[in-house]
Amino acid sequence: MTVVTRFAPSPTGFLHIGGARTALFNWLFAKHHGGKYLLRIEDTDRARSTEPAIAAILDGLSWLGLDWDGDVTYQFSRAARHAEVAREMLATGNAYLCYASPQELDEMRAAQKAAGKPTRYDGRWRDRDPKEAPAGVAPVIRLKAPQAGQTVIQDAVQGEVTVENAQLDDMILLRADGTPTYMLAVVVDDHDMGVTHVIRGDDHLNNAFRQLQIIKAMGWPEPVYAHIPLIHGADGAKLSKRHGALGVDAYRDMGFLPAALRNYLLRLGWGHGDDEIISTAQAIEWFDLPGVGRSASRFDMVKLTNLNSHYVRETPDRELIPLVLPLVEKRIGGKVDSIALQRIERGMPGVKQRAHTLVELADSLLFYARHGSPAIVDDKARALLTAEARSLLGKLASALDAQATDWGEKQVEDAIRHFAEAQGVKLGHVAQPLRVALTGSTASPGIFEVLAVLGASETKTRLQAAAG
RNA sequence: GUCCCCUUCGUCUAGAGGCCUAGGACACCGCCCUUUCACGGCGGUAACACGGGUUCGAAUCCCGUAGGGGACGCCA
Repeated sequence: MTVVTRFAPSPTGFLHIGGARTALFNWLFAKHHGGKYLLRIEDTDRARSTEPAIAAILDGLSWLGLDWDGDVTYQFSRAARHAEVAREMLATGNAYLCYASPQELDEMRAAQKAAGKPTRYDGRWRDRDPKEAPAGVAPVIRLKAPQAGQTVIQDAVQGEVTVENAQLDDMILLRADGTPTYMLAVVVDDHDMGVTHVIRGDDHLNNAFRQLQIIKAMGWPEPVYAHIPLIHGADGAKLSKRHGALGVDAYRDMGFLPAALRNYLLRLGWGHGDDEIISTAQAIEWFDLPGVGRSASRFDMVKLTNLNSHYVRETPDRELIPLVLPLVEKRIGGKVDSIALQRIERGMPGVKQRAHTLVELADSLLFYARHGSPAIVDDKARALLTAEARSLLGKLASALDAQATDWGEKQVEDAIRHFAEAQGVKLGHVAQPLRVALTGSTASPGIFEVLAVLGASETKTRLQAAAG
């Protein structure tokens, strides 16, 4: 049997982190088994589904590298098929017409709540003759769910979960306006799309029982269910806007790499021994459902950041440069010229091992991208440029004149070490003000490397400006 | 309220009855490396929610308690 999984977001907002992980797990599982991973947009709620949301979801998935097989299925376009199934269930006696108005049901629920009872449809039209239907009321179609016994799910993550059928009410399959509800649409689509494994958030576990009843009524094969635990915010509650829950696009904007996010999300709720850094190829090889944990996990930006710095360091410069260049250009308000580009290319190895994100990378590349004296970033740096230090830098500028034709990192280092010695000061005494003069910061790549990358002329310009 | 689920360092996790004096990673704290910041190396603080069983032996199995989460829409 070929494995078929799907990711089925509703386009009512951006692709959030939980959705991204669900998509990742489905994608990995399908790849692991050499199966297919499909994408279905659940846009049956016409009022809340939006085009921008669809675009954001597709965009987010593409950015994450979670490409789907075949065309995207839009659930709304399958409404006729959903209605057909509902009518078939009506014909087979597995469903019935209900004429209760929404207001009536609201009152029913209010009364149940007031009485401290669970809020469930009471089956008032279950056995009633449709001839009693009030005039002018469009009915909904409800599932005639079994009232006795229990429904059992063998969940690939949660294990065997049982619920008494008495706990489940007769849910609506087809709305009064003839459109399908989510419960019906998912089941029909999953069946028609040949989905073998339904991997989704834990919040759907309760729905699974109801969906299973539809499947049984239709005599369709049951998919394997795998309800993965939710991702919580730092306070332990379901990730929501309250936590500043963000779309994956926000993580992209913050300078996170897709590979880092994938690795982080993979390790949230899934483990493979002590492995932490896991390539996508390795993940495909290792990923399986038994490795998925059962408890919710909290989203930890700090760990994501740590992972991201690892991936920033590991990404080859030729891939990294096209990613940061736009950010750098945005900051300098113009194009990076060829001289600056050359410095960025040469300076990248030293800079990237210090950056946590692409944003930080762009910021710390600025002193290479710009010409002339760097902006001094903080007071600590500024404080290093004392009158004494400035005069030292002036002398250094002259001392380096002799070096101008032989400006390798090693030669520059020798020259500066000799200079410090000749001046009777420690290397750090020269190096720190020098760093500030050249980079504008107290933290930078190795100072000799900076001089070498900047070149003799640019170095001298900056030194003289600092010396005053 | 009703139903379902969960519970190992602050966080993510390893752990399938003896390999556990509970391992790894992030974070934090030291030390080393060092011109700075990182990286790297070495070391440290830190957890089996609680109570009962079962067993020669329980983080692991069972029951209960507490805490947390999720679901209860003509939303998905």
